[in-house]
Amino acid sequence: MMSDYYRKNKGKKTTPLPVPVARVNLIDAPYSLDKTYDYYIPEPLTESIIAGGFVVVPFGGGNRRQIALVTEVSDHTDYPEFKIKTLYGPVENSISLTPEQLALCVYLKETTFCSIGEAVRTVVPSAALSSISEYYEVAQTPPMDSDLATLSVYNLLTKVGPVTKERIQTECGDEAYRRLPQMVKKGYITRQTEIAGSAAVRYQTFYSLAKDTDTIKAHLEKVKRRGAVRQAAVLEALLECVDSAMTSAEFRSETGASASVLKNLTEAGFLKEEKKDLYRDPYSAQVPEPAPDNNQLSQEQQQAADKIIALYRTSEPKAALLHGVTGSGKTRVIKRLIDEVIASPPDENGIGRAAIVLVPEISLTPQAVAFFRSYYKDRVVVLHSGLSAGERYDSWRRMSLGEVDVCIGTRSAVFAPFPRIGMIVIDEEQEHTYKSDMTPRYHAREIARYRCAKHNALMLLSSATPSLEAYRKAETGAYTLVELNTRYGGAILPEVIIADSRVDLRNGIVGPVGSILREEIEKNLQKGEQAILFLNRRGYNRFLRCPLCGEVIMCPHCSVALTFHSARQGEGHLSCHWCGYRTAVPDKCPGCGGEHLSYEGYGTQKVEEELLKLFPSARVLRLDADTTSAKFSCDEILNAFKNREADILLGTQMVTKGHDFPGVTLVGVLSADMSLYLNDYRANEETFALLTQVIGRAGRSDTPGRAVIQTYSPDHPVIRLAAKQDYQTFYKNEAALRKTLVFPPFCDIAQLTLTGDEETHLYNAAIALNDYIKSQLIGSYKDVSVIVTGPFEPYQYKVNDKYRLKFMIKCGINRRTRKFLNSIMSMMNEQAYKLVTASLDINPN
DNA sequence: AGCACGCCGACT
DNA sequence: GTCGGCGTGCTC
Repeated sequence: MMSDYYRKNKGKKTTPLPVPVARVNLIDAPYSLDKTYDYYIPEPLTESIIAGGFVVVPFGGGNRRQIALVTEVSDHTDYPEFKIKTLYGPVENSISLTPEQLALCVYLKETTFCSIGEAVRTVVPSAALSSISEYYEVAQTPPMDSDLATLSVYNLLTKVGPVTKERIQTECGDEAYRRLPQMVKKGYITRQTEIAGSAAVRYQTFYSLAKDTDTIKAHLEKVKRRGAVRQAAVLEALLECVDSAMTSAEFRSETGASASVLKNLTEAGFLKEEKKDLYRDPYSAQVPEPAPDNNQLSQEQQQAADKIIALYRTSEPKAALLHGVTGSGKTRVIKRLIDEVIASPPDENGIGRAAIVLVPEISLTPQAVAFFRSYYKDRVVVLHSGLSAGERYDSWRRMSLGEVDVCIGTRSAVFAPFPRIGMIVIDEEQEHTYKSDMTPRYHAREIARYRCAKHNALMLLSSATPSLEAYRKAETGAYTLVELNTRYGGAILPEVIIADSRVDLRNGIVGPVGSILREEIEKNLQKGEQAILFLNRRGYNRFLRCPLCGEVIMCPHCSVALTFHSARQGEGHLSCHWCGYRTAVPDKCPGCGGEHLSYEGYGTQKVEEELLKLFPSARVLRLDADTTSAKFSCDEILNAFKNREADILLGTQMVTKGHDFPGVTLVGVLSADMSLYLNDYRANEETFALLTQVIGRAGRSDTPGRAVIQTYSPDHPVIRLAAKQDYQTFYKNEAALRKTLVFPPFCDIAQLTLTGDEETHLYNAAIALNDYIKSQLIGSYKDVSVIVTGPFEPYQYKVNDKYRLKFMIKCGINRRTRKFLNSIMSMMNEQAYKLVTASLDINPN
């Protein structure tokens, strides 16, 4: 046996062979298999196999054909000759990664602990990648007396031709599926593999809703009751979908629904199929381009622009933080900088420098695109996950070829494949959406920093309320700080009224709209002026408060509120999302002994009802995930409000961004506490950012505005400081707090999650891992200083019949700690823990 | 992950 | 005897 031979000779030194070898990583390999493998390059191909290219290799005992990425071409290998196989050849008609993209993939793997395949899929659009498909074909007729399974497979194959094994499983049953290898062995059928070409997608079938929203929602309820999980997921996905149409591939990845689910729904008349042209421009007709003005800058804006331009002209990797109060015209400064970037002289190949502008969410791209297109016309492309595979690939190719020079997009656009980047702008830099919550769990800021270093480009972070991470970098001099302190056009900040909800409570006024806010809304309605009411989305989280002293029940070990969970069976309990602490619901307030603890937290719908009760004559528009299901209805609602078709706009996050409403003179925050007592060390930061933005919504025009903030903690410094828009003091306080409690930016948090199907295995693995970590920290990794908490059961302890346990590892991320974390990952990949998988998330949201 | 190999019980 | 189930180990 080969492996026996290898075991026997393992100790002996092997002579490296002077032969061309391709060092590759498999594209479809699980993390535990994502290592480099060496393959001989056959003689005639020595010229055509290059690093960054994709090849087909034989892999494993059965020499299965696998697609692999060549990471290096070498003239020797350290492996014994008998172990090495010869690669089959390059993937035909395939793209190659540029050296930068290849390096980016390796960087992603090292920093986010993903596989190379996962990295490749984020750096390159899926339409550009080839994949291996497997199918079965008839070979020879089995004898008539063969078993039923064999005959049914044979019949299927003769009837419909080549078929995938999944289809055999659904049509012929598990028994037949299990016995496929046997049938192949007997020679009745053959297994074929085919490399599905890349970029062959010209047309794609899109599915969209065939009935109106209400009918669909009614059906959704029915489907849910019936327990048809996949159908429900498909309908929900479509209701939430930005352009209300999705491809079957998107359904599969987002909901796990197979084609048959789609077929059923289509036949039942709830979905319709539609073939769409791939290369449409998703934004051509959507938002009218504003007339380009001359982008006249104020003196302050000009100075800011000059300072950043000077930085850009050094042609060295630089980073700047543009901190401008709400309404200070940061976009104009950015526009001025893009002018500078695209006017840079082209290189020897005639390729100029390009700019990438990132925005926090898809719904903000249409306006941004319209704004920049008004200046740069068709030299602007869009890139975000709401595009179809073809659209994405089209944008991507145009950028690769250097045909365009501005890219607007969400997080994933940070990978825009421009051959020469001049600047990467991250707008609203503090937004959590810049951190990916799927593997690879990267942060766009880190990728931007890496790419700017490679391109000698400028990274520009822009925000009214910078993240603590960014501002600290600015403070320590790593980023150049550029500030805009005056609101554009002389607009003044609104008068901020902090409404103490405890007073209402004592006077028996209950409900989401308190007495002060009621009065102010009344005034507005009388004057015919508009109002925006803001409700934090996370208000659905329920926590306990004592109405007597106003105290929220906190975790005894953390500075966060405990969240109420109603268990499916039995009593509810309180738990801390942060450390995993759990306790029964107390019957008295632990602070003052008050006996009537109240549950806090309500949704937009309830508030809408309340508003209609309080102000029967008011026209109310609601903007949240429920009302923005159909295509562009978010824009429709906002436009209707802008055209004064309603008096009150009630909504979630969405109302805080973009869009100017000249008619709005009142802004109300229904409960500032909801985000304040969020189970997260970033609660203060998020609350401050949120309030600052909301307040900035009022009083943009010449009419002075008012902002009412309802809170149970009227003296909370975060609320006070947000009311004054005093970022500096907020930063100083918060930074001091984080420093003493050891939280980012003063450390990094590596969140390690163990997932398994069985609780016993999971717990055993967690215990073993805990021991391993402890032993390493007094052994080989004695030098790394970390704070480890865990294992604990997270809120989502059981999801989809899988259990998970978490560890929190506070550390400073550097080469050494990454190595330590890596050793943890490889320890978990050992044979003994096969039933448990580990994943790491650095600085999770 | 997938697959081969090898050892065990149940059956023509 | 042989088929097929499942535990174990390996993939350049």
